[in-house]
Amino acid sequence: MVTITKDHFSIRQICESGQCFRLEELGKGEEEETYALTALGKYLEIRQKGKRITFGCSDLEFEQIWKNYFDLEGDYKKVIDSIDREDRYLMRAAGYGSGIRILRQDLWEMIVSFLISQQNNIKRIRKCIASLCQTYGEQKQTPDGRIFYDFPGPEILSRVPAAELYACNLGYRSRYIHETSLSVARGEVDLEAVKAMDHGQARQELLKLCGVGEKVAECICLFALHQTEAFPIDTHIRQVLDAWYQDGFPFARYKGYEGILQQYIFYYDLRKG
DNA sequence: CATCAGGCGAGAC
DNA sequence: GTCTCGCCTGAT
Repeated sequence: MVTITKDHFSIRQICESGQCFRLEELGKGEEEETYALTALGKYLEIRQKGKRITFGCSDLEFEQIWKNYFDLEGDYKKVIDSIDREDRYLMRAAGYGSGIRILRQDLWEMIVSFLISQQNNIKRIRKCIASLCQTYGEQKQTPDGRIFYDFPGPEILSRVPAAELYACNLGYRSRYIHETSLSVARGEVDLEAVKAMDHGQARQELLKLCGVGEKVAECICLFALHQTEAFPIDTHIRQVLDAWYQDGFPFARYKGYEGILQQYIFYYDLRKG
C-alpha cells in the first residue's frame, strides 16, 4: 500500500469525468471513498479521504506504473491559476472539477472505448466495455484471489465476427470495432508508431480507422497519448462554446493544454454544477 | 411511450 | 468540400 497527499486530485471526479470506463466506485464510507480500477492488465484499489490517497499496490508498482498513469507529477494548480479571472464560465468549471487529472491510458483500449462511446451514454458504455472484457479478455486474478479481466487486444477482437459483437449489444458500433481490429491486427495502422507521433500525425493516423472521426480521434489523443493540446468537441462542448464563447474560445491563451480545460468544461456541463 | 446519448460513414450535391 | 440522413440499444 502506498499513501500520498495530493492537491487537485479527486478519484471520484476522475471517475465521473468519463475518460476511464473501467474505474468504478466500490463504496462510500464516512468521508472515505473507495474505487477499483482495471487497467494495464492489473487491478488496483484506490481509497481517498480528503487529500490523502491510498493505492493498493507496492511502492515499486506505484512508482513504475500508477504515478505516471494518474499524472501525479502534472501541475494542475498552474493550469487553474492560468485561467483568465474574467472568464466566469471557465473559472466556475475549473473550480468545480479541480480534482480531475488526464490519465495516461492504454492506446488500444481508448480506441475501442471511444468507438463505443459515440451516440451512447456513460452507463451503457461501461456496460458494453465490461461485457467485451468478460467475453473476450483474459481472465486474471489478484494475489488475494480477486478475479478480473484484461482488455482484449486487437488480435483477439479481429478474430471475432461482427455478428458475434452484435450479440454483445454494441449495436452499429460492432462493425467499427471489427474493422478497426482488423486494421490494427494487420498492421495497417501501427499503434507503436502512433505512440511516437506528434498530435497532428497521430490524429491523421487514427482517422484511418473505421468509426474514428474527429471527435473520437481527439479523445484518443488526449486520454491515451496524453496530448493535452487535443480538444474534443462533442455535443456538450459545442453547446457551451455556442452559449458562452460566441466570439471564439481563447485557444491561443491556453495553447498546449486546451484538453485539460476541455475536461473541466465537459465535466461541469455534464454534472450541470 | 418517445427521445436521446461524449458521432460517424455513405451518398447527394 | 459541405450537408443530410440513418443507425443499435437501453436509460430516463
